[in-house]
Amino acid sequence: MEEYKWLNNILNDDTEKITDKQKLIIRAAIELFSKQGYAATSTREIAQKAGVAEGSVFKLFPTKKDLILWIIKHIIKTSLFPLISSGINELMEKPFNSREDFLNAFFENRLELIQEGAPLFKILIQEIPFQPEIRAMLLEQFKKLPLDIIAKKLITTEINSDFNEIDIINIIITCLTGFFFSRIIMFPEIFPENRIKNDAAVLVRFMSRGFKSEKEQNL
Amino acid sequence: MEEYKWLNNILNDDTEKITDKQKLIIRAAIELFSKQGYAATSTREIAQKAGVAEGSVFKLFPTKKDLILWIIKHIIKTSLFPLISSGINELMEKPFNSREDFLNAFFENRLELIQEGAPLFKILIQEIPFQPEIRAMLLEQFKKLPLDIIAKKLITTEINSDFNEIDIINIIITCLTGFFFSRIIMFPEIFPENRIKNDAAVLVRFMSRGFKSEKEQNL
Amino acid sequence: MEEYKWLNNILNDDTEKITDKQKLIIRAAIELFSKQGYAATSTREIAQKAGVAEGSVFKLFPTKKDLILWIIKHIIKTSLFPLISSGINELMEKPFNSREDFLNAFFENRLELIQEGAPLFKILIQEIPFQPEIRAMLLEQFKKLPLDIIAKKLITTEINSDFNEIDIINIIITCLTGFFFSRIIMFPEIFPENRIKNDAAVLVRFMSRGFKSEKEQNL
Amino acid sequence: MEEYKWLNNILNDDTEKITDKQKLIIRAAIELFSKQGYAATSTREIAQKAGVAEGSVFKLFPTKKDLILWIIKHIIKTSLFPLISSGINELMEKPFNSREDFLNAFFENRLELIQEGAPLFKILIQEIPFQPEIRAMLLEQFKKLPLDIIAKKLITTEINSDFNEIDIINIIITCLTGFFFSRIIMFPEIFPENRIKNDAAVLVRFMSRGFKSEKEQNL
DNA sequence: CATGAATGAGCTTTCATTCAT
DNA sequence: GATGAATGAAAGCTCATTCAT
Repeated sequence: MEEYKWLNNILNDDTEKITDKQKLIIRAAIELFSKQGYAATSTREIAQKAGVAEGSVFKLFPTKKDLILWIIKHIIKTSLFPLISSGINELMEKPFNSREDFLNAFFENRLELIQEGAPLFKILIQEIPFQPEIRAMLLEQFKKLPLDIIAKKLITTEINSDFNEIDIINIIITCLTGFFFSRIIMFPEIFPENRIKNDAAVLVRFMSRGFKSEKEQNL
Repeated sequence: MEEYKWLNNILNDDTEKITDKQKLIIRAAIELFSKQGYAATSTREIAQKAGVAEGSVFKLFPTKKDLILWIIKHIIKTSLFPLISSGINELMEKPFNSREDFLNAFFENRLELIQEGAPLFKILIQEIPFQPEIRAMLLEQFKKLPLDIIAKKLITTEINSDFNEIDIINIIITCLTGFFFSRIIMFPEIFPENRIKNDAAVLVRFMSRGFKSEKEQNL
Repeated sequence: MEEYKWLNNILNDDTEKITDKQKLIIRAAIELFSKQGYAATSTREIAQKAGVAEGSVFKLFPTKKDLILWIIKHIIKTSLFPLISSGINELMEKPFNSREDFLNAFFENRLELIQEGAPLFKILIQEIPFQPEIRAMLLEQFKKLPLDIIAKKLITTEINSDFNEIDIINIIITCLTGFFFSRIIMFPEIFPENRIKNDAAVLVRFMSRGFKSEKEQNL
Repeated sequence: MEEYKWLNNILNDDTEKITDKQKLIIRAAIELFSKQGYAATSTREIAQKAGVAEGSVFKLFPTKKDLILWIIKHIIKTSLFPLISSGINELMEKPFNSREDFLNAFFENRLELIQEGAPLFKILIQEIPFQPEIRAMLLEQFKKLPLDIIAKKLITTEINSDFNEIDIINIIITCLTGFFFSRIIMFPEIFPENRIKNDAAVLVRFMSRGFKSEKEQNL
C-alpha cells in the first residue's frame, strides 16, 4: 500500500503528530478493514500486520472503534474532501468549448482519484449505514464543498442549462456515485480498466446532452 | 416489520417449506442485520428477537453464515429480481408518447419497490464487497433480467436513440443505483419522501434529454 | 454388524423383552461407541444410524449413560462371561497328551471369540477406567468364572505344576490380556490374522514350558 | 500431583520453553484427563483447576485436541521411552547368574516406573484406539527402543533360549502389558502394592522357566 | 514507552433431553 | 407408541482490552 498518495495525506496531517509506529498501525488497519471489513478484522491481526505489539494499538486508540473513527474522520478530511474539490479551481478558470469537454475533464480527474482511493471508499461505505456519527461528519463536510461553483460553470458553459444549481449538483452526484459505486466498490472484477474509461466517455456524452436546455436543443 | 410485502415473498417461497418458528428467525435476522450489520448481530440476539431458543436458529441454518446466505439468496430470488422486472411487461406493451413518459412510469414503479425494500438492500450492500459467493449469485441473476427489452423500448419510443443497448442499460443502472444508493441506503434521513419524488422527476427529465440522439435534437 | 453372534446374544436375552426398534438402537450404539468412543458419539448419530427418531432412543434408556450401562451390562453378561467359559466343560472332559496341547486348544477357542468380540472389548476398555460401577459389575462376574477348574486341569495334565491355582489363573489372565489387548484393541493394523495365529502358538509353547515344575524339568 | 517425577520431565523439556502458567495448565489437564477422560473434561474445568483464565488455555494450545496431543507427544517422548529403556544399559552390562535374576531386576525396574506413571498410561490407553495419529507416533518411537539388546541378553544369559529375538520381545511385551494393564489401569483397587510385588515374582519365575530351551530343560 | 501474556465476557455451535403432536 | 421440533445449558473458542514487566 506504500504507493497510495492518500495514505501519506492521512498520515501526514500536520494538525496531529503521530509516531511512525502509529502510522504502521493505521496503514495496516486501513488495508485490513477495506479487505475484510471492520468487524471481521481483529486487533491482533492489525498489530501483526503493522509489526507492533497488540498493546501499542491501544495507545493512540483506546478502543477499536476509536481506531476506525479516526481513520474515517481522516479519510473524509484529507481524502474525500480533496477528492471532490481537487483541481476544481483550475477547471473553473479554464474555458471549455462545450459542456461535454468540461464534464470529460471533470470525470477524468475524479476517475483516477476514485480508483486510487477505492480502499478508503470501501471502508466508508461499510460503516456509513450503521454509524450516525459518520453520517453527521460527512454531511458537515459536504456543505464545505464548492458544488455550487461546479454547477455555475456547467450552467454558463455553452448556453444556460434550464436546470437549477441544486438539481445539477444532485444529478452529478447521482451519476458519479452510481458510476463508481457499482464499478469499483461492488463489482470490481467485472469492470476492467479500459471498459471503465469507455463507459465514462459514454456517460459524459449522455450527461452533456441531458443538461441541454430545451432552448439549446432547438437550435 | 409485519407490513413489508417482500417479507411474505421471502417467507412464502413455495419451493421450500419453512415452519412458523423459522419464519420468526428469518424475520428477526433480516431486521437486525439491516439495522446493525451481519457481524455485529449475535445469534443470541436473533433468537431473543424471534422469541425462540438459540438452538433453534441452528436447526434450519447450520451456521450463522448459512443464515445470511439463505436470506441473501432469497432476497435476490424473491425481491431483487422481481423488483427490477416487475411490471416491466405491462410497461413494455403500453404505448408512451415520449421517452420521458416511459422513464417516469418506470422510475415511479421502482421507487416504491426500492423504498420498501430498503432493509434488504442494506443487507445486500454490506455483504457484497466481502463475499464473492454473493457477487457470483447476483451476476448470475443479472443475466436473466429483461434489460435488453427495456433498452429496446427506449430506443423505439420517439425517435431512435443513438446509444446502443448496452450503453443504455449501463446508463439506466448508473442513474438508478446512484439515485437510490445515496438517498435510501446511505443518507436516508436527509431525503424526505416528497423530495425524493421531486428529485426523481428532475432526474427523469435529465435522462430523457440525455437519451435524445443528435438527430432528434436538431429536429 | 449383522454377522456378529454376540449381537444376537445381547439382543435376545430372554430375561428382558426389547422391541425391534430398540434392537436397532443398541446395534447402532455398539457400532458407534466402539468406533468413536462413548463421549464422541451423539444420540442423534445413534438415532440416525438406527433409523429411528431421537426421542425413541430415550424411551428404553432415559439417559445416554443408561444406554451404555445397559450395553456394558449385557456385554459382560452375555458375551464376556461366555467368552471365558465357553467350551470349558468340553475342554475339561477331554484328555490332553500335554499341557501344550491343552493350552493350544484353550487359546484357539478364545482367539476366535476375542477377535469377533473386539468391538465389545473396545467399549469395555474405554469405560472401565472411569466408571466404578462397571468395575464392580465385572468383578462380581469374575467370581463366577470356572477359573479354578482350568487351573486344576493344567495342574493335572502331565505332571503337576508347582504353581498354585491362583498363580496359574493370574498367569493365564496376564498372558491372555497382554496378548489380545495390544493386538486387537490397541494396534489392530500391525497384527495381521496369520501373524496372530503364529504368535499365539509361540506364546503357548512359552507358557507350557513356563508351567513346568522344577521336578518335571529335571526328568 | 506435585510429587510425580515424570511431570517435571514433561514440563522441563529443554527443547520447548513453556511458562509457569502453561505448566499449571498441562498439570491440570493431565490430572483431569487421567481421572475423567479427555472428552469428559472441559477446557473450563482445566482452566479452573490450573487457576488461570480459560483464554490462557488456548494461548499455547489453539485447540483442545492440540492440548492432548501435546501431552501425549510428551508422555511418549519423556516418559514412555525412558520408562522402557531406563537402566537398560546398566542391566545389560551387569552379569546375572540366571535368567530369573535378570528378569527380576528388569521387572522391578519397570514396576516402579509404571506404577508412578499410571496417570499417563491411562491417558494414552484411552486415546490410542480412536486416534490414528497417536498410534503412528507410538509405533515410530517403538522402533527406537533397544528391544533387541534385551532379547540378546536373555538369550546369552545361562544357556541360549531356543526362541528367536522377535519372539522373545513379543513374549516380554505380552507379559509386561498383561501384568500392568489389568493391575494398574483397569483394576487398581483390587491389586494392593504387596500383592503386585508377589505376583511379579511369580510371573518372573514363570517366565524364566518359559524361556528355557528344550536342551536346558533336559540337563 | 513498548510489550504480549493474561483476562473473561461473549461468541458460535453442539447435544442430551423434553414434550406436543 | 413414535416422532422430531424445540429447548437451553454448556461446550470450544475468539477477541478487545488491561497491565505487570
